[in-house]
This record gives sequence, C-alpha cells and structure tokens, in this order.
Amino acid sequence: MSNTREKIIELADQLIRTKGFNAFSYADISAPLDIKNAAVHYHFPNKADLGIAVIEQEIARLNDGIHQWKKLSPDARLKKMIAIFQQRYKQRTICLVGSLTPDYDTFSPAMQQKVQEMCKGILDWMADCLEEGREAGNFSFEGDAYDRALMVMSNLMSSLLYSRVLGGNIFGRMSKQLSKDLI
Amino acid sequence: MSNTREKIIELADQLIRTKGFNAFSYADISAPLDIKNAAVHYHFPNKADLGIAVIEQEIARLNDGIHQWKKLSPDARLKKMIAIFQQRYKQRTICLVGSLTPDYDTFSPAMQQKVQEMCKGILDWMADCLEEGREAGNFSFEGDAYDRALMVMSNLMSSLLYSRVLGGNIFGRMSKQLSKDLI
DNA sequence: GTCTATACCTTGATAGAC
DNA sequence: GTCTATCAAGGTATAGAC
Repeated sequence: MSNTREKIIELADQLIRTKGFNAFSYADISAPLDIKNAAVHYHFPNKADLGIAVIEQEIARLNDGIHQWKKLSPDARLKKMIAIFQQRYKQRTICLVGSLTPDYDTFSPAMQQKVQEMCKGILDWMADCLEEGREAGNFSFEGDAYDRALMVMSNLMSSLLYSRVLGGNIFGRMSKQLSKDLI
Repeated sequence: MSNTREKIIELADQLIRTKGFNAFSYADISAPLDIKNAAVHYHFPNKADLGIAVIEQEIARLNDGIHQWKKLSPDARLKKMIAIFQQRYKQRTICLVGSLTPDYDTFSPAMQQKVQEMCKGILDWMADCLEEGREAGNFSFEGDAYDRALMVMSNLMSSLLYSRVLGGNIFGRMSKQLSKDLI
C-alpha cells in the first residue's frame, strides 16, 4: 500500500538536484513528509540504498521515454530530450548526471555502478538518435555519433549548471545553438 | 613566514576536486599536514573562508594565464586551456566549476559570488579568444562567441566528469572533436 | 601559529514498543 | 509501517595556554 516509499524517492530526487547527495540529510526527507527519520530508514536502510532507488527511477523513466518515443523521428526525439531539460531549467534544478558525477568518488561501489549505468544509458540513447538522424538526413555533423552525443549531453547538463549560477536565459541560448549545430 | 596557509589552500583545492566542497572536512586537511584542526581554523575561521580562498587562487591563476598568453594566437591560447584540462584528466580530478556549481545553492552568499566571478572570468576569456580567432580567420563557427564559449567550456568540464565515471579516453575524444569543430 | 581541550550540533543508524 | 528513544561518530567552531 504505502506510497510513502515513492514520496521519499521523489523528495530525495529533488534534494539531490538542489543540494547534492552529500548535503541532504534524513531530516530533510522526514520533516516535509511529517514522519520520523526511523521511518525513512525502514524503507531505505542506508543512504546509498536511497540514492540507488533515485537513480533507478531515473533509469526507468529514461527507458519509458525510449519506448514511448520509438516511433518519433530522430529530431523529434532530440526535441523531447531538450524539453525535459527545459522543464528542469524552469524549476531551477539540475540533472542527476550533473549532480552525481562530481561526487562520484564519495559513493559506495554499488551506487557508483548505478551512476555509470545511468550515464551509459543516456549517452547510448543519444548516440543512436544522432546516428539514425544523420543516416536519415535529419542531422548533419562531423565525427563519431557517440562523441557527438557526449557533447550534446554535456551542453544540456552544463546549461542547467550555468543557468543557476549566472542567471539569464543561458539554457535557451545553448539549447538553440546545439540544435542549429546539428542541422 | 608560514606557508601553512598555502598548503591548506592547495589541499582544499584537491579535496574539492575529488570529494566536493560539502564532503570534505577539517580533519581531511589537518591530518595530512600533521597539524590540529584548530590550526586550520586559525587561518580560515570558517569553511566558507577556505572555499573562497581556493576560488580566489583559481581566479588568480586564470588572470596569470590571461596575462602570460596575451601574445599568443587565439588557437594557441585555446590549446593552452585544453592542456590545463588534460592535466586534470591525467590526475583524475575535475575542474572547480564542475565541482562547485552543482552545490551552488548550499553555499553562503559570499562564496556564491566568488563562484559566479570564477565562471564569468573563464567564459569571458574564452569568448574573447573565440571571437578574436574568428576575426583573424583561425576559427570558424556559427552564432555568438559567448554562446560558443559556453559550449566549449561545458565540453571541457564534462569531459572530466564523464572520464572519471566511464573510463576510456573520453577527454581525448571530446577535446579533439571540439577543436575540429572550430576550424 | 599551533596546541589542548572542549562545546555543541547534526549526522546516519539501530532497538524495541505499538 | 511508524513511533519513541537513543546511540556513536563525526562535523564545525571556540577559548585559552604556550
């Protein structure tokens, strides 16, 4: 029954995006949900378990997207991905990759593996999208599709980081330019 | 006399790049230097003071670079910047922007301002370099030079993050491709 | 400038009742 | 599944001697 578990994951997701994994505490979770920290520990014995659950939810969402967007053209799929980041931009939050990869060395092996899995999944998806788009004549770019995927995801991730720090419509400018570059 | 202050800054710089600002402690500083944590507090009353000193050192280094490279061609200057990131890649450390911007919201106003100053300085420098290079015929790219600077710095920053998580020569591939894209 | 000593708080985590 | 109660450990920071 308990959707407390899901509420905890959702809140932890938000906290990771705003404060970072190492800066949020069980109290940051339990207080807003009006429960005690022991209740959080019931669902997630330790913090790494919670972190892993958050990443797994993100991976599941990515897989959902991959499935739902399967019939779309490569450039429509790219637009969908950019739209996800635009949502984050409006909320002034960052992406999980941008939040978790800098702290990678402080994570447990199990959590490191999940971070790796998430990064690989997103990059593989983007590389496929770009390669297919290039073959279909939707995109035009030089070099390996995977390298290009690294650059596109890197720009999307950083646009959120820079936006929070520098203000202005950095996200809009970067996402527009990276789209243009692919035509 | 005491160069303890500088040793503390250097060590803190290293720790920020590996564990992140919120994950390292005064003990991480005092133990390797064989001093007590009170001695660290003597030099830096609170943690934000230390963080600010680290960022100021980075800004000073950037300004040194700007000064020393003034006579170099734009593409030689770009190569110098890439070389700095290559060094970080070899050390498996990340850049300060990549480490500090995700945790931005957890910082004191004074430290946030320094992070902002650092980001602006690097981006302005890169934008000038690119614009000058384009005018001189060294570089060729579409759009605003500042937007391009955002994308170049974003790629350099992310190449270090991805390299640590995914292994392989991601830095080499990304830096090579971004250089090619500017020709 | 560095030490000893310590205050005070927050943290992640556990035991056992309900 | 959630609570009360509690814990040990580690965190930042300060006071005062040397």
